[in-house]
Amino acid sequence: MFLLSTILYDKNHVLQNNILTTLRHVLSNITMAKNEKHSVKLRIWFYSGENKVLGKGRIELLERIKETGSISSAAKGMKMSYRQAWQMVEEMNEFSKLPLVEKQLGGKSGGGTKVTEAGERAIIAFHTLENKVNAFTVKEAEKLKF
Amino acid sequence: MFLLSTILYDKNHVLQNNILTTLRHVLSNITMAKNEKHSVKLRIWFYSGENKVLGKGRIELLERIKETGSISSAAKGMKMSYRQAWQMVEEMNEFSKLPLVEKQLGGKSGGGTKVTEAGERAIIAFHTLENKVNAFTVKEAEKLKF
DNA sequence: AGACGCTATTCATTATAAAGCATAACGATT
DNA sequence: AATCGTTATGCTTTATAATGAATAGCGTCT
Repeated sequence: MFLLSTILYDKNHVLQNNILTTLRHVLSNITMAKNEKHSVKLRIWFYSGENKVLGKGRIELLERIKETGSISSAAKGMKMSYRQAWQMVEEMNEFSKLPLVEKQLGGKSGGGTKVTEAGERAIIAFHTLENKVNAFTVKEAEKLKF
Repeated sequence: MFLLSTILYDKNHVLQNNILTTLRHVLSNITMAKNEKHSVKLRIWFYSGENKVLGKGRIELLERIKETGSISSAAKGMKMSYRQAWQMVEEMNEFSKLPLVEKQLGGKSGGGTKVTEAGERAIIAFHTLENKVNAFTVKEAEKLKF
């Protein structure tokens, strides 16, 4: 059946897709993906009204800003464009009650960005909540066999 | 102000973005977004190994399939393309231990799709877990003032 | 005053995701 | 065997997100 379809489509290079799709199906049966362990994943975000303030990615960005002292090098470390990193920082700062970073434009070595006290507390709070919720979720998920 | 921007923007489209951005900044100050209530949002997913099985969207799709009896009309109801809905169903079924839906190709009124027992249990399990985790998160988040 | 390198901003390009379209295959029912 | 509306599939187009490049502006420090 799979061979048949391969032959039939031999004209155009739709072929490759078919083979890949077919292969994936075959492999998924061989490796028995159905028997892999089921798990629950979750993500949390801090919001202000309808505006996202912090999520996993932004927290990592904050942490790297704290380490490196600049948005620019934090972005580089995350292999993210400076533009996006800057926008993230802009947004989290705009919607957080207290500023999470303080940016310096110009000055020694061109300026830089540092994480405020509020920013550090936010990092800790995020990790704390994430860990608690994760643990709770795992515990509850085990009760739910279906 | 809205009128002004409308007039200005008429030449090129870029203008609109600038004005909107500006407007958003102005409005965000006026409405004092910083003082909006902070909250935590979360999302959960069921996984099999590294493969997503179910999330909020797929659960809704399942529910609509249950109601309507077909992927096609479920998709329509969610304003989602049939193609995507079909792919979602394909994937959730492939990676779930037990099939969540049974599809019939051809037959009475062209065929259809119905949710299996396992599918129904998954729907309930998902909502149950989501509710519990949500409640827990809200409770824990209130302890964390930062 | 000049250098440094970071923030700030725009614009064009590329990558990724979703939608839309067209059509074949299907099989119970009539 | 003709009908029906659905599943199944590939291809094209559109929409959205992210990247990349290019450059202005800044302010401390030497």
